[in-house]
Order: sequence, then C-alpha cells, then structure tokens
Amino acid sequence: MPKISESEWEIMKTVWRENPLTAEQIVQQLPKDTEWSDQTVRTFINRLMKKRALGYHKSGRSYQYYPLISEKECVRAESKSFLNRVFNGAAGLMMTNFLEETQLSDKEIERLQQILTEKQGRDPQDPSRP
Amino acid sequence: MPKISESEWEIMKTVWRENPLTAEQIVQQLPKDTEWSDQTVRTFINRLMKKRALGYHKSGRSYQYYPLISEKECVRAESKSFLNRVFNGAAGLMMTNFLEETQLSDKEIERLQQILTEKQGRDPQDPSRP
DNA sequence: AATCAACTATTACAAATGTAAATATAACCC
DNA sequence: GGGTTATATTTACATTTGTAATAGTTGATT
Repeated sequence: MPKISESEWEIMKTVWRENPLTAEQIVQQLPKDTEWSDQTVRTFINRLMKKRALGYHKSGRSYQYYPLISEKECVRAESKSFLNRVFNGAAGLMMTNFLEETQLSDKEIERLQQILTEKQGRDPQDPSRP
Repeated sequence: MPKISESEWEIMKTVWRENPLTAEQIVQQLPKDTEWSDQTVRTFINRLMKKRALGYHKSGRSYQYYPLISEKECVRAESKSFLNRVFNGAAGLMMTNFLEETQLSDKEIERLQQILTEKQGRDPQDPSRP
C-alpha cells in the first residue's frame, strides 16, 4: 500500500468519487477552496501514477485517470496509522475521545447506538454469526 | 499549533506520559522496538524545541525536557486533520466506519453506549445543560 | 588548571512533499 | 503535412522528515 500524502489524498478522493476523470476534470472537481495551479495538480497526479495509485487510458489528446487502489484500503491504512500514532493503537480510547469531543446529530447517535447494539454480545471471533 | 511529524509524536508521547525527562531517559522510555540511534532521538528533541513543543531546564550537565504543548491540543489537531483528510470532516461517517472495522470488548462497547446515551437528546448548542 | 567525558548544537545528506516552470509530444485544424 | 495548442513529461527548488556523524561546550576529575 503506497503512502499517500495529504495533497495526494485530495486527488484520490476526487477520483474515487467519480472516475475515470481527465486531469482537467480533476482540477475542476477539487474543492473550490483549493488554490493549486493546474501544473501542481498534474504533478500530484503524476506522483500518484508513479506510486501506482492511479492508472489511465488514453482518450483523444488527454488521459483519463482511474484509481488502482480502493478507497476502503486506503482509509483502513490511514486509520491504522492515525490510531497508532495518536492513540497507541487503542481504538476504544480513540472512540470515546471522539465521541466526547464531537458534536453529533441525534440521527448519527442513533445510528451508532444501533451498530453498537448489533456488535454487542456477539462472538468476537465469529462476527458473521450473531 | 506546530505540526508534529510521525517520529516526533513518539517523543512527545513519551514526554507527556512522564516529565521532565532527560534525553537519555527519553531514549530509554521509547517503545522497545524503536531502532533510532541516540543521536537521532536527540535530533528529534531538538526539532521539537525549535517548534516550541518542548522546553527544558538545565540540570547538572544535561537538560530536562518537558512539554510546552498539551497532549489534548495535539490530539485534537491531529484528529481534525485526519478527519478532514480521510473523511472530509464527516465525524459520524468516520465513527460508523471505525465501529464496523474495529473489534471492541464488551466493556468498551458499554462505555461507548453510555456516552452516547448521555449525549442523546441534549441541546447541541448547550452541552453543559442536560 | 588541564583534561576527560557527557551533553548539546551544528552540519550532512537523501527521500518525500509542496509548488510550479520549462520542455516535449502528439492530436487537431487548415 | 505543418503549425498550433492542449496535454503530458521533465526539471526545479525550497521545506520537511528520517537518519545520523561531527563539532563544540561544560560540568566533573585529578
């Protein structure tokens, strides 16, 4: 799993959301507050190709880029890294911390409670069988 | 809030856990699997001083280092950065994701449920008054 | 006081990252 | 087919990070 830098994450998120995309489309679909020049974005795209995080196929004069690695995998890797760096890997601690610091809507709270209830009492070694 | 790199986080976590500490003590208290040379650790300490994340007072021939920034603040900043980078700032999404991917003990699940119950139904604009 | 040993401070250097300019390439228009 | 121009590729350069080695300082020792 290649290491994706902060800036590169913006590119990847855009391409995950919709693909394939040309470089120009990527530029357009980045958050409006992004202040990178076109060339900068193209540099990031290129680095992601070198890392084998993006692939492409030609289309006319330009390329159409698409992800070679899944968002799920990247999210998982990045989450793990964050968890270890900041909370020494203690997921429970991390979550109590987030819950305490974060404002959540009632809807979200219910959703979380539902997930927790489902998890509860299940054999930890066999999550598929309640 | 200075940006703390991955390696620097290890130093800070050690010093937050107990302080003040001399450089040598920091070296000793790092996780056993850390393979940095003494000099490397001292480099990190120095960079943290430049960033004003660590302070010191002299003690005999060596320094005793202590944190100038709180763990809470750093955790908050790093969490926010992670949340934005990976989940576009959507804390609810982040937490459902973590809950689904993470194995938690029944104890931890109960603790989380308790926090959720406490949060529930409270005025989001005035968390102090239930 | 001169020396030694332990620390700290400075310097080094490669890789990654942020930010882009310059150059090469190739598709499209005439 | 040749020029134009949009795209991609290469090159550039400063900063940060990882990883130390080397040089400088100072309290301790004889």
